[in-house]
Amino acid sequence: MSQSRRTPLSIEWSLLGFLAEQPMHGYEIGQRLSQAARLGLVWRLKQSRLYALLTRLEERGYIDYTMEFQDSRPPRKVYALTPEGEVALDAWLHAPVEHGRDFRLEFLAKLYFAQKEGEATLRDLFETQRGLCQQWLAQQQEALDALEPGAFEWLVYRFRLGQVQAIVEWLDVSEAALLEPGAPAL
Amino acid sequence: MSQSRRTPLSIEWSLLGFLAEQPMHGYEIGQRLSQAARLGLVWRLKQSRLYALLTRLEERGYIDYTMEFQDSRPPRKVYALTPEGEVALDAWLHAPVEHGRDFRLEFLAKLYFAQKEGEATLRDLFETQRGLCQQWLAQQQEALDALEPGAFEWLVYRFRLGQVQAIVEWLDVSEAALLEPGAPAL
DNA sequence: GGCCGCATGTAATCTGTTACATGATTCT
DNA sequence: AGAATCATGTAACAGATTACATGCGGCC
Repeated sequence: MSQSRRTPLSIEWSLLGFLAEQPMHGYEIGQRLSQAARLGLVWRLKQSRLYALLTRLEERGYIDYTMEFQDSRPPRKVYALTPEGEVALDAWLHAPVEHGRDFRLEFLAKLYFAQKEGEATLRDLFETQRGLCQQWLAQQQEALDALEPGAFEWLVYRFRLGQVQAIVEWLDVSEAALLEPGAPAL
Repeated sequence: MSQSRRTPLSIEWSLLGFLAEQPMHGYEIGQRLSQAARLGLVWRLKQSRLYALLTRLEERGYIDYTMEFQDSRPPRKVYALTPEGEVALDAWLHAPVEHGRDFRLEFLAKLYFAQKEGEATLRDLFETQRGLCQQWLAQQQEALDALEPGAFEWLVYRFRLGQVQAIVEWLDVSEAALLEPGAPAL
């Protein structure tokens, strides 16, 4: 009932992504993150924070849980996506990352889960993201052209431009690698 | 007296850098940041936060102030670096940025102030930073070589590699632009 | 006996963001 | 009269980090 309206952080989306694969309890999510390198390479998450995020997601109505009692072990809260959670996750998976500073964490997460959704989602994600990056490039370039070389602002924009160019090249190579026939499953 | 031991954030170093040029009161720093684009392009800082940062720097012993009374205006706190503050700022100016994720904000700040210190400081900064970046490159490359193309981890490392490569290229061009004879003052 | 694994958290602290407060003067 | 400028902040809240709490069972 204590709804907060802010949109979830990328790490919260990843938790939703995990639960979309199958319902799980918190401890198990923690295990998977730290053991199977994969996503754990992109974030590491302390136990206490993990539980805090799960409660927040539940308060926001994206997930709910059923208690699973065991003998001689503490009971588990097995979380699963609600319909709202599914809708939200799907929307997130099809939306590009809006800010360069979030790209690394967020796009890699989207990629990870989009790939499980199938080739169409993956293509779609690359497509829209590339479009947005082209826009960034054009903006930076325009800002650059208005400045004289060597000025401080010129250095700043050139830096951003370089980073975005590297992102675009990475997108191209990555898409090719993932969509070529016989690409390995992530 | 309520000393906190954490090392200052890059934005706090910039405040120290400002005060190294000349003693100033908080409002004036705010004016300079928002008016003269320059550094304001890299950070924008709300008034309330600015004042909070100044009090924190004072608590940590990097700056102190003297009151300046005016008639028909509120009194000003004119801040200046303490000897500790000067030493710390100088050390910061000569140290490379340690993590890629901080590079944009922090290196641009260092650059801005190193340039005022003179050509030697500037050269030194580029030199050590480039060395560290080369190390990053080698590490990413090594991690990459151990993985098979297309794996998720491979995508992650290739991303980082691309970003660092772009940084290195930017460093080269920037150094050339700033150190060539007749380079504009920042 | 002591530590590790299981499974859940709470509490304290720090940092950052947003909004609001004050009160005189000068500009429109 | 109302707004902007000058110059300082405080208060409330959201977020992340760190440390600590609990309690049982199995392993060495």
